[in-house]
Amino acid sequence: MPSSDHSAPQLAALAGLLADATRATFCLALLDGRAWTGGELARYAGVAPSTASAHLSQLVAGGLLVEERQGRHRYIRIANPQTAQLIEDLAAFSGPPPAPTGTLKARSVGTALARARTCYDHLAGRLGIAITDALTARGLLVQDSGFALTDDGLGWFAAQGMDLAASGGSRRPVARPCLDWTERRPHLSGLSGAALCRHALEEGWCVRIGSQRALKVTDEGTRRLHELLGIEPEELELAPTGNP
Amino acid sequence: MPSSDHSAPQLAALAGLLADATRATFCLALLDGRAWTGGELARYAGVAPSTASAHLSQLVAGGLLVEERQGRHRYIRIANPQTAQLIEDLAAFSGPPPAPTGTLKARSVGTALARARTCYDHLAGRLGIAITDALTARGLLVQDSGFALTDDGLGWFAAQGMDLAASGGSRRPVARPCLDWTERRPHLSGLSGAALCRHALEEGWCVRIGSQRALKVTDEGTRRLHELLGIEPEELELAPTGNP
DNA sequence: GCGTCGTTTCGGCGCTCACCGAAATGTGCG
DNA sequence: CGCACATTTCGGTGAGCGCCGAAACGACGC
Repeated sequence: MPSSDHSAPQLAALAGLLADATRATFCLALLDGRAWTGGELARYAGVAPSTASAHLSQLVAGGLLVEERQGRHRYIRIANPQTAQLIEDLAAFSGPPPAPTGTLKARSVGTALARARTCYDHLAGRLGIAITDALTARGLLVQDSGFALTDDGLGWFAAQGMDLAASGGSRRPVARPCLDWTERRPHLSGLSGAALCRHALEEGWCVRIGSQRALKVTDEGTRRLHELLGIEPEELELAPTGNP
Repeated sequence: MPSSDHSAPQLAALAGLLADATRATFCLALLDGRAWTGGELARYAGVAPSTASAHLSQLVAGGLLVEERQGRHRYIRIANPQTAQLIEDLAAFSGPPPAPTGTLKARSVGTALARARTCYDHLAGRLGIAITDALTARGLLVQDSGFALTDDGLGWFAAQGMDLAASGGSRRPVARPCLDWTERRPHLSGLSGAALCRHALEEGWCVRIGSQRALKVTDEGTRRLHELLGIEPEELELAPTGNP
């Protein structure tokens, strides 16, 4: 074995993680930024739970994904935005060549997703972060090792007409942090997050656009968010990134 | 098998091409932009020629590499700059994390390579293109389906003291186009290209820097290139790209 | 405590695939 | 033509790996 390149085995190992249709399916599904459970991914890919478990262990060990155990669930996410970018690059490279209108459309869909979207059953994107910040600033939500609603917070939800107890028993925590994909900061998940998302859609604060998970904040929504939580319209814009 | 993602198999197939240490070694070696022969790659990776042949067929079929048959040789190159970029991205991702000085150094090495370098045994990069253009403009070289020196061209080489016949018999064409990696345009290869490169180094027009294939055009070289071929110093700069 | 459910471990099956050596093909040169 | 050399084809071998089902594990909720 002559000089060669000592980094080839590492490259091969990384590529090997994505070189299986099932693992690739997992990674593509996880590109939505959500945290999936092992079982969900298994069903989605159409393989046995045991098979999925082994694959996920590989992907986690390889650093592409990270896991978060919670009770009997194993929540799986893509490790970080760089990894997501890499997977997207590879997927784009292997997919249809240029896709004339597709690229343009995908870009605008991307920014729409970054503004506001659903994540599972709660709100994410700039909107999700803004709400989480506002709740925290008003003393309705405390961010410790986890998230927790204060008494004032419980009162606020009740005042809006959201009954957190009616949302399916006690099988789920009331407030939970969920790492936001585009913002890289945790937003409100859990029962209260789901209730708030449902409420927002029912009250017309935002509407779904397209068949995607993307949302659009309505004028009414902008006004109500300002009234109820002091959220300024500017907070719903995508300022930080320098993209046109 | 539920909805899933129909593009997963394609992604897996692409990743699978790089998921083997030998194929990864090939691709990393080819990142230098040169065209290697199958045998060279086989020796470099330390595998049997037959094994290498099969791997190369896969990579070509997969679109990562392209081949150019020439006599009994099979010249292999990376298909296009986008592919090279992808491989580099993956390699960087799998390699050591940030590499404090490494990244910086690699960047400057990269620009040096883009300015002037050897490609096999001839000149490439901005320098190679400038020379090829100048020879063509002066009627010394014609670019048809291939490259060919004119009578004037043969005379010019002789006048510079380069004996093209003395460079190893007739086993190689006098002038041949070679696709330049950084410029994406063909530059002069073949016997005359090799002779010119040797001449340039002997006369001190350029010197090797580092252990790489990178070259630096000396002040003397800049002057002589202007005298002999009318090449302006600006032509040796990297203008087109907008990188800082 | 006991059933339910998500997950993991274990054993085993079958297929793919990287590898080699030997022989075949094809090209260039004397 | 015949030798030399680069490459390819063709078996054949061995290892690795994806898959499943059954059983074990552990958390949850009644």
